[in-house]
Amino acid sequence: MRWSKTFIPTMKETPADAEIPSHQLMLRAGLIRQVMSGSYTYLPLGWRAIRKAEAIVREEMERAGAVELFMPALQPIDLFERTGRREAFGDVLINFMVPRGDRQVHMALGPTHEEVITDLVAHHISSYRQMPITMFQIQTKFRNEERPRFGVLRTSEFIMKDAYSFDASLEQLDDSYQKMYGAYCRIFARTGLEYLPVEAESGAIGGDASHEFMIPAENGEDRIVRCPKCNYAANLERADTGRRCPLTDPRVGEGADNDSTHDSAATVEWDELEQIDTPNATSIEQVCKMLKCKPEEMIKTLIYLADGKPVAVLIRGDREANEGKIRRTLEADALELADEKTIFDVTGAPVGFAGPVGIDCRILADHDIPLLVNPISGANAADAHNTGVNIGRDYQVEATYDLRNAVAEDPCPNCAGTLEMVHGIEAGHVFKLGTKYSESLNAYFVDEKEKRHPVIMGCYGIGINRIVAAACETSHDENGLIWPLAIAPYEVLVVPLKIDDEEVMQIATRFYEELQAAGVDVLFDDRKARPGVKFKDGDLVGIPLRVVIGGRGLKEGNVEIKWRTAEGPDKIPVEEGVATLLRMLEERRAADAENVPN
RNA sequence: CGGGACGUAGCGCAGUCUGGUAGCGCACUUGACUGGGGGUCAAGAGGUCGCAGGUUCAAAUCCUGUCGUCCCGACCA
Repeated sequence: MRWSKTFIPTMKETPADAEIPSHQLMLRAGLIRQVMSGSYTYLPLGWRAIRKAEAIVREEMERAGAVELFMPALQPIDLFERTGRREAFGDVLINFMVPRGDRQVHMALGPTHEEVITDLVAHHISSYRQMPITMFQIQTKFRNEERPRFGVLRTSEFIMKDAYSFDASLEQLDDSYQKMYGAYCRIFARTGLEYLPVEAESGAIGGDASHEFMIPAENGEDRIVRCPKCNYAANLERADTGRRCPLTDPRVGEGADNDSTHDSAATVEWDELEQIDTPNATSIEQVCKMLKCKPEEMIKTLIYLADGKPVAVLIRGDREANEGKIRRTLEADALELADEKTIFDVTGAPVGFAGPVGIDCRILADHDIPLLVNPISGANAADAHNTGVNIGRDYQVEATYDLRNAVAEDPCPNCAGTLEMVHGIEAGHVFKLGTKYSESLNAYFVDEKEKRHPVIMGCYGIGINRIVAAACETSHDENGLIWPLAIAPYEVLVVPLKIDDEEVMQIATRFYEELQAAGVDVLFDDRKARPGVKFKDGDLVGIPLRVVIGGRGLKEGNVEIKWRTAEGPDKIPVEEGVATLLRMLEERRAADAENVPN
């Protein structure tokens, strides 16, 4: 492609609305333009990158045995009502009425396609002999994001690959899942991105049924913990910690309290339990300010309703409660924060003054709690807190549990290592769905004994936009983007420095044409512009390999070849130029392929 | 949905407090010079100051409302 014939609106300055590197650079390099909050136009360069990523995904899906189909964005609301997801999605589901003759048709823009495909399967798969089968689609999906942000990373309209597996047994499902998991590893490896498969919260299905594929990035919305020693990695919602109950563990304090602010409980004097006035201080922050203490010296007492029954959950003041862990510990189906009335009934105080001492409900304490010495908690009385609240004396618990989000420095649940926390961009998710959709949409099959069962499903998504955005987010320098070869919009940039010099132009055109003929994606900067402008733009858009043809080099019979990431160019005789470029590309591709698992 | 910030030329911004002819840099057009890391000079074009209403002799500027965008939080198969 000739630069002068395509549309690459680069920008010297950073638009004020863009905050994170990927957003700024995608705008500056002319990849995207915003249309409104949460929706973007992909310009020619950005779209090429999307299509490259898409092609890799498609190839790997097919390699894993999945077959492609295409489903409509417009879907009848009825399908979502049957699966209960109209309510579950709430406002996220974009839906509207459309007049058709004298009636109104209620439809939704597909936020994903489980309903449509399950309905399809319900009609056409009726025997175990028709399975296993995995089908996939690469399409635009719509979700009314409450708050679109980070440029193209969180938008209301996005391109997604979704695959759905249909199996007749759990063993088949495991196999389908593993094939997809393997395909995902190959996909992310091929895109040239660093990636991390992590255990993810799988909701009501439980077990090891869900993995997210994360691209580690400082600005990622998700938090992940991982252990550098073993391969343990998990989404923060899911991550276990290797902490033990200090009440039952003979090694009290050991390994469980990495935060050397406190000594082991056994060696420290307990203060008297005392009640002090804290008017209007209902939050940890306010109490700390008033009493000049730190959040880690406090007990946060959260009152939950677990299947309708109140429970007090004790968490160290500076930590975050993990509702999934609490729910599983209680073996409850539903867990929600209690309402004001329940809190008053249980504590005898308004919201904000709950504490363990004298509370009238079950108490569930996190492992951190017994390690606190003389902590502060609510006093179960309006405008008052207790100091010197010590477990075993002032209140009792039979055991402690892992109830909070993991945090850097927590012990690894798998080995003797220590967890570290990284941020990541969720680019893919593999998920064992089970029979939720097949049951509600009546997708049943008969087995060899003529018994009817719901089809067992799995679903497997990849955000195509996010692959591209994550590449931009994680691969750039002060001059601009640095594309991995595999998803770069163009592989080679041919730069004639002076387009009205006949010799320069003739050689450059020859490079362009010969590279194209060899199947290389090449961008030809034929613009009448000063060399500085071409160099700056070239670096900004980040094409991996650049060849410069200019009067200075030609005088010595050379062209200059440089990887985007290289310090300076290599001078190569004109006649060997094209062959050298082809060889360099080949070597790079081979090296990249080394990293792709089988 | 709660909190905060901002809407002035394609982009980045000044002007708003203290009302009085709408500005600067980059980009754009034309010409000359220049020609290996975003050039120089000259001449130009481009703006309902987000929108609506109000106050005033007079509103980008003050008041009210509204729309939009961004950030933090809540939410997120």
